Amino acid sequence: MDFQEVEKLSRFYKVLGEKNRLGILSLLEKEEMCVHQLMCRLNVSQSLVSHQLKILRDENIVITRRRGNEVVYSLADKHIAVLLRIAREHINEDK
Amino acid sequence: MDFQEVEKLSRFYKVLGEKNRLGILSLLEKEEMCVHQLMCRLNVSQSLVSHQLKILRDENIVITRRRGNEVVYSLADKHIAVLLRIAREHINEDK
DNA sequence: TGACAATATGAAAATATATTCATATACTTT
DNA sequence: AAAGTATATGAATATATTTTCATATTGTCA
Repeated sequence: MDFQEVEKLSRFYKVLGEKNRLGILSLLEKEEMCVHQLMCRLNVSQSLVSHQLKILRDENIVITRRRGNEVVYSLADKHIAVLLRIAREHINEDK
Repeated sequence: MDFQEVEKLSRFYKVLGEKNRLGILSLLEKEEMCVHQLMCRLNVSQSLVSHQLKILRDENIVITRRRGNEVVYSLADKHIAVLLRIAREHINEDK
């Protein structure tokens, strides 16, 4: 793994390493949701959700589509779900 | 994924989301190393490496053993290597 | 056991990130 | 096109993390 790859990969992990963002992903893992639903489920402000969603978008972890008045978010690809699952296995093992 | 699990998992990702720590892991992926080797390979101070190693130890991502005068670090389990590989696939896909 | 080498740690300083608040933008629907 | 709803964004503030510097600790080997 060269220097550039480490940079890029650590940026990716950093994005997952924040509880609100990961909370968003764990919700989107089950079904797509609009911003309003996310803020209700996570119990945080609209602004905060939007800011975090922007970070997830910028890293190509989520994608959006419009549904009437709302913007609906979903996971960008399969890898994300796989990563979440494997990392979960790890944390559930060491106890 | 419940609240507690999100907390725990995001803490885990946060640990991987820093380039020096991830650099350490990418080196240890190939072979175990002592602190001195790591600081040389990463070109950072001894203190910095030790601090980051502590964070990795606390999260059960690396383990240590003593070899004469040195402390040798290695990856704690298989999951870590798998996670690194899959995350790499992800970042290499979206371009 | 004493001196040395390697590593670890605490606290301060530097830097980065998350959160809030106010407001802008984008689209929809009438 | 105007009004309304949902979402996005910029800037300021609050908070957390990384890095350094000085020094402590731990184990080794003469």
